[in-house]
Amino acid sequence: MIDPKLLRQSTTEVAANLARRGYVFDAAAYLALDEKRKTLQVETQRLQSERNASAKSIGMAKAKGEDIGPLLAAVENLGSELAKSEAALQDVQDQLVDIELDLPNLLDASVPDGKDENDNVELRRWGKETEFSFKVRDHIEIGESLGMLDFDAASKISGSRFLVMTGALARLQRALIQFMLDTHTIEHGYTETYVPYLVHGHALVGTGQLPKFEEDLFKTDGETPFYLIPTAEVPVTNLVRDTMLEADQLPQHYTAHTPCFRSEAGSYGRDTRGMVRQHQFEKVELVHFVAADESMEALEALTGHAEAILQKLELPYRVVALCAGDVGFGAAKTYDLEVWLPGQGKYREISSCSNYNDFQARRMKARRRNPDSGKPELIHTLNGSGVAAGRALIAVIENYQNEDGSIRIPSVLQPYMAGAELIAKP
RNA sequence: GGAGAGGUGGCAGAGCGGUUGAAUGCACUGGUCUUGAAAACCAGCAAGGGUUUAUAGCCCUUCGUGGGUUCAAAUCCCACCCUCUCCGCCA
Repeated sequence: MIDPKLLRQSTTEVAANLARRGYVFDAAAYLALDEKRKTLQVETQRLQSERNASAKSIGMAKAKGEDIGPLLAAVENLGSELAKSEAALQDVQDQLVDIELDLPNLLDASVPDGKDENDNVELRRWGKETEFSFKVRDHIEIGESLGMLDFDAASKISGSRFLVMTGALARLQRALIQFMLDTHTIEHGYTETYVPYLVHGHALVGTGQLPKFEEDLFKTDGETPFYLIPTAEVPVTNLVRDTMLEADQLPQHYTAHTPCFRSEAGSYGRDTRGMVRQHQFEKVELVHFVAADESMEALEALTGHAEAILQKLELPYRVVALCAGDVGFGAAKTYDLEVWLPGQGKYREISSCSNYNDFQARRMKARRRNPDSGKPELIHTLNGSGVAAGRALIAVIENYQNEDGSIRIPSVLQPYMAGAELIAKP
């Protein structure tokens, strides 16, 4: 959520910033509605003040044993008048909140201009695109011919966009997850967390998936519905919901492995083949809670931690700064890590690292006490994939393939594979 | 699933229809004392919003959430959410 004060006082600047995303903010309508709110609020508060004063004097009169009849008569109509005014105010305030929850975050000034992913700016590359002396296969071909990847079985059970893995391939994904968690906790100082995979709606409002993107989520149909988490970002970031942190409690760094569930509504026809886009996938997430003036540095650090995983796996990748039109709803700035997939002959997103500044903190009421002023202020939140395990698995399969269809196991993963160096057909 | 208890300020914890935005303690801030620190003592200290040049005043809201009763609700009633204890069931 954007600071409502900023929205009112610098409406033109806000609208201009949002326009960079291609978002049209009807500033005039918002300001008109806010004017209405002001009028109603002043009137409502006047009536409330009147009610409070009369209730107080009735109380005092009664205490003195005076006749309160005339006083009661004087406030006869106040109640209904106040109720009417309060209802009207509530209605306008609800409308304002609806607008505010719908607004994406303001972009950081350093975000490059652009309309869509074609305008993203490549910042750097690491590693050389893997070369092969034979005709490369994609992960589907390799996995299926090994007999360890079975989309037909998955579709019998759950339909499309699911997969079944068996044997060494299933283990390799587990190895990847273990390796990532160990690296982040031991080398990068993160705290490992285990969190719920089912969450209440308010948690998703806090991180920004709701109310706008409900169609992307899976939801249970009980009386109080649960949502399946689309990313560990949701439960982990909500750890600071409604909290007041002391200055010495920041920064905080958390990592968590969770499955992620996404309806992928609106992506029909995209990545229908293979395991690139699934309803269920595994991911290791990184989350930072920092003081407001430290979030840009934290974004660089967090991105570096995700990069370290790809470097240790010796997977070629590039870092891309998302352009204005491609930065996600709640983010102020985002770097994507794109890994080289020989099977597709292109770089594909494997991690997305974002600074949300106070956007989520405002929705969640996550604050710290400023050590200088002693006053509460919103903290900044960041998150990034460190990295997506399913896609990392694809990258390993395709980059480490041999001509005979076997897969070499990256050296950092071998300890997690009981020392094995190769995955071959059993 | 059954029975019970409870959700109050940064934390702990009183209040249980009227002048209570809320006792007290801790934490925090300032001061006295001290060579300095600690202790002791004194003082201050909720958040959000409106009005405003104002971080000055004044006003409003907030005691889990939403509704209701009342001139007046932290206090009474209803529903929901959450937490804890015991019993049952269960990986």
